[in-house]
Amino acid sequence: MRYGRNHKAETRARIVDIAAARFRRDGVNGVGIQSLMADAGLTHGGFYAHFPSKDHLVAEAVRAGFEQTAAFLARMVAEAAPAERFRAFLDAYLSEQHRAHMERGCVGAALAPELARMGPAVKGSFKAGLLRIVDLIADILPDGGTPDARRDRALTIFAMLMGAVQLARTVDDPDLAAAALAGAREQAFSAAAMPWGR
Amino acid sequence: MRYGRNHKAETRARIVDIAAARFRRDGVNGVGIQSLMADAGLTHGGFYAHFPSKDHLVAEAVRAGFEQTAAFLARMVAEAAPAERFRAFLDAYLSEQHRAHMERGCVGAALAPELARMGPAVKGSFKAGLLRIVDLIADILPDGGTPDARRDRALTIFAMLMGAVQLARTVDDPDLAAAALAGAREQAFSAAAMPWGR
DNA sequence: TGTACATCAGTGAACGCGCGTTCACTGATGTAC
DNA sequence: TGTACATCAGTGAACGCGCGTTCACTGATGTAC
Repeated sequence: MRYGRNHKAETRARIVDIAAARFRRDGVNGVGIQSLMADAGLTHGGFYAHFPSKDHLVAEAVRAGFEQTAAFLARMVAEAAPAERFRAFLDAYLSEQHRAHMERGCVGAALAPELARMGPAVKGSFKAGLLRIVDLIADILPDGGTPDARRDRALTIFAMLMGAVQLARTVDDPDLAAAALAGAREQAFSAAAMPWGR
Repeated sequence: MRYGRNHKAETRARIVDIAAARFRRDGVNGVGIQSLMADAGLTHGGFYAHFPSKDHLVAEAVRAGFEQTAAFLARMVAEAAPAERFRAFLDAYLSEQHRAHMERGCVGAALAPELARMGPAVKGSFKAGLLRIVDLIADILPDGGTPDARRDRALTIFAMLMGAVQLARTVDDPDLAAAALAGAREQAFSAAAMPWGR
């Protein structure tokens, strides 16, 4: 073979990584195969040796994007003292850094409505990534509650944070953006501290 | 003149209405001028007699979409007894109807991240529409708190509801979608009932 | 050890198509004389 | 009252461009003999 044993797998992984960033930054519809492959230092024709279609790449990129975010958040949480973990999570997710850098941020906050219009493979990828983040949140919620109740609360907290980051990004008003992030922070603490059960 | 006095204004309003629905359904990038004008029963060339660019239409459509949603929600709220107004609002926003019909639903839930990538005119339109919905929520929150505190809480509740609807639309799993809507409903009640102030 | 061949990641031209935008034109009407 | 003209919403061809996808080809390598 012309290239090393892992060459093709490495190229593929590089395309997925670049796509995960570009899709979040410009939207799935805003990124063409040609421009994507050029970013990877390749020509567009080679794309179909790696993926059967753009949709397949989107599913992979969604998976990869959630993986990056989950790994980053898990690290932030692990570095904090147990009692500070939820706070560390909120600080990371609701940070000005996150608001300002769609391309490295949460896939949900950058792409959710656009992915809602796509096929089942992409949606399946989204669901898996979402549940990963939700599990991460459920693990750092105060003790108590059934696993289902913990997951449901984590899911709602995630919806709130994701929505707040989107609003902060869309308003073009630094004060209102800051209010959206700060408000979500406060309500997330309240929601986490609510007693369990009826 | 060939047409009635209000003919042009009516045609313009029709284009905006159709755009407001199509953009929410297919995404701003997913709708071309040609297809939009065809939906209005016109040819694409006439578009630029009404709008200087597609971006200008997007700003108008965002305004119109929020107007529709605000009017609908205001009606739902007005039809309920005062003590039931917040519940009526949540029932409408978190309904299966809303999840299933992006094209007639909240602009934020359908387009927020895509609008975050657009210019200041669109973002200004978004901010105005957002504040309209937020004011509507602030008005039906339990008494108490400063106007700013009420607005901030309404903003966060809106972020939570918007995020929940987006997640419910994106997961392709009816149970998880229902859990997202139900969880947001529960947490929204808790958030609304929280005591005011420090 | 040297030569012929198979492999295959990547190339780049080409497919049909739709994009946003421009512009010379149409044709039904109201107005001027 | 009848005719010529101005108005202008809408038409449709055309602009250059990028889209997703296909495919015959390149050329450096490993393998077979």
